[in-house]
Amino acid sequence: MDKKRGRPRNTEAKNAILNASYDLLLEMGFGAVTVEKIAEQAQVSKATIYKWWPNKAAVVMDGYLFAASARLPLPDTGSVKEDILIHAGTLAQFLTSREGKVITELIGEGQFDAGLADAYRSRYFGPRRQEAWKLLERGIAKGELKQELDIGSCIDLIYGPIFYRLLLTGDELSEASVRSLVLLAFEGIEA
Amino acid sequence: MDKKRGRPRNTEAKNAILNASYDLLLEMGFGAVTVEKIAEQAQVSKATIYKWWPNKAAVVMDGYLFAASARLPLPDTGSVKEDILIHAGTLAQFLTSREGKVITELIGEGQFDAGLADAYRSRYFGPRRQEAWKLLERGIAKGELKQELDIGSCIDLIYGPIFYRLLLTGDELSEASVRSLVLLAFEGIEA
Amino acid sequence: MDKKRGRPRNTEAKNAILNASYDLLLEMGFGAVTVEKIAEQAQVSKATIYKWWPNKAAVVMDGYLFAASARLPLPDTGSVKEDILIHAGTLAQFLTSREGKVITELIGEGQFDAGLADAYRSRYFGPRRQEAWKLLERGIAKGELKQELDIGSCIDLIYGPIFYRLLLTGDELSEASVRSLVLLAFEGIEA
Amino acid sequence: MDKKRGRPRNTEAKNAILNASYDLLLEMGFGAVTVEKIAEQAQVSKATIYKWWPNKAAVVMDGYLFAASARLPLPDTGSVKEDILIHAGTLAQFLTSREGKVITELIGEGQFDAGLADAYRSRYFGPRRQEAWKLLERGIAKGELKQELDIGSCIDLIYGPIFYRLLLTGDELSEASVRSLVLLAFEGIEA
DNA sequence: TGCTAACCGAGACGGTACGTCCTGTCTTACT
DNA sequence: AGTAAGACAGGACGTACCGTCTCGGTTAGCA
Repeated sequence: MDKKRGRPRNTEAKNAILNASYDLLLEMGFGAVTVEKIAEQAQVSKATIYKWWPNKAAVVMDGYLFAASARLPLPDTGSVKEDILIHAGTLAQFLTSREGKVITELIGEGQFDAGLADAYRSRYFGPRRQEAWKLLERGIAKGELKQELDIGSCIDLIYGPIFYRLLLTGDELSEASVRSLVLLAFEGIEA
Repeated sequence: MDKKRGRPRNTEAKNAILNASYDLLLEMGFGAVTVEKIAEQAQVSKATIYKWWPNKAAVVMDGYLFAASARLPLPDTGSVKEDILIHAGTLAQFLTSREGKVITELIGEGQFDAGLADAYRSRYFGPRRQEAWKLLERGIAKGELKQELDIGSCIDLIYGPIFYRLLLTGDELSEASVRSLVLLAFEGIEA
Repeated sequence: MDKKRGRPRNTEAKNAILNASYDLLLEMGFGAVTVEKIAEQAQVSKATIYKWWPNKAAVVMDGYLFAASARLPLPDTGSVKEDILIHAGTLAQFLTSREGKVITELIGEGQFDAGLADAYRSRYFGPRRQEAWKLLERGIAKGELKQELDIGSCIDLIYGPIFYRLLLTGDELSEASVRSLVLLAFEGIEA
Repeated sequence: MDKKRGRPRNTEAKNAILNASYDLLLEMGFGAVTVEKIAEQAQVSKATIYKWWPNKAAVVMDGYLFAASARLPLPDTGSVKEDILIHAGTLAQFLTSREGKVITELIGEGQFDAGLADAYRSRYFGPRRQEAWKLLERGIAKGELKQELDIGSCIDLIYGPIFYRLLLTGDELSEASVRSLVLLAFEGIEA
């Protein structure tokens, strides 16, 4: 039996750190967030932060994940195609919002920090992928989608273009353009 | 008539900077590249670097763009579908190579620096998009692709998933998986 | 008619440099004067400045010496003691003025630059010492001062305390205090 | 009660900085001393230096003041005149020594930096002036000096000429010449 | 009750890169 | 030949942030 000796971890402090981190992230963007500022705003010692997280990126990501529970609702209209259209639309809307904007920064930082990338994959995008997975399974089961479909590739085909625009081309992600992108994925481009 | 007055810019120095920058980028990755190191390796003053580029990211990007003229060959097999399959395959291969790896870092940095993003859009991805554009136009003209296609969306549908995997999911980009992704884009997912 | 192959503007440029140098010196103080700024204000190339002067300190000093011809009048009241009292008073007044303030900076810089020190010694303080020398000689001749006096030491005794206050203690240099300093030098402190 | 919170200042580091600073000052003179070099030699971070001192001049001055406690002995021969002659002599000897030489640089720099000037006034020259003050008081009390003397002016009269030569004229400060300067101050120059 | 471990705040510290500034030299083309 | 424009190397400056490290003081459970 390993008893916990000594003063237990202060959950208040942890929450304060996470909240402060998230607030600063929204306010100023990832680049301008500083461990020092987080500590100050959370009324916490810098050492406490480094005790529980390995580096700045980890805290900030954790703060984001902690706060941004903003899970997009999975619609169920009867038509899986319609469901996906709606879902992709709300996703795009979210991604271009203030809160969603920081995601691109986090992904950007993830290109330099494998641990960070792991974090958002397993804790953020993973779960959402699961949801989409089920949706598509439903579509196959109902016969709306092709039987032999590799669902993973499917998800990439639908969401890939959206993030491609977000991260690379910077093109607009309006309701209409996202809609046409998804429709294209449904129909294919071959004559 | 605007005369060139004063000592002309030293092109050797410029090239040396760009080359040093690129060498270091490949060697150590974006994060470890230092303006100081670039200056040293290029036998150049730091001030000269800052005279022509606003910050580290700009030089490094420029160095990359300068060196990585590594244009992927546009195949012409007769079948546009086959051409695209080949092109996407070689792209994926390039992106996962040592040289291509740094692209993800550059894109990552681009999430924080709009000027940087502009640079690789207009100088790197823009031109390649042009090539793909022509390829698809040919496909439409030949009747291989649907007549009413929005070519821009088409490109996003084909290349989006590849970069999505590269930047976000980290999934493999093997020959086979890229192939299946592209084929999916051709056929669509709808039953 | 001057038919030299290209060197007519010489003096104009030189004057412009000296004037610009002096203006900037008064405006911003020695530390903030820049060769670049001098060149700009004088509408002159930096290279031209370096052609005629070995370094910044030299130009600035030259500029000062060129402009500050503000020679203090040597009074002649009949009484040498009175003459010296007046002269020391006007000197102190000058040294604490805006224009005189830069002298302290020049002397300060002179502690680091022997050439500079030489310059103000030979071109600025030397001539004035000559004047004072003559004054004191007159005093000896007239019997107002001791016969066996070493005039050089005498000058040091009179002007030394003034510069001591100016450069070191920072004490006031009011009319009255300078007067009492000079009187002390005359009378001696011994009972 | 103001408790000392946080990690206490590392006195070793402070001393190391001050010592390194002083060593470098003697070795290379004020102009060639670099904050970077001080940091390196003291095995200390540059940031630590800038945390406690506003700029290079301040550290160097502090280093000098810290090390150069070289207090000149105040003689007591019975004759105040003799005491002063001795004291002025040893002062001049010190000022023209290697260690004393840097004082002139510090004073020079003080012409540009008021804070620096304050420092050496209050911490270096102030205390010595106190000593001289007492000596002269003793002289008045003993009847060796005039009763109505303004002691401050007296000190200026004795030490002013020495520093005048040091900082301005560059004349010799030999034993004999200093002696004659002081004697002159005692006797006065008036016939 | 007192001991003892883990916790925490404040904040000093080493390290490292940044971007700015200025000096003095050098290279053009113009006059 | 002299000059304006201006590029360049070199090198110090002071700032910022990171992650580590003391301190003194606090909060629990264990003896």
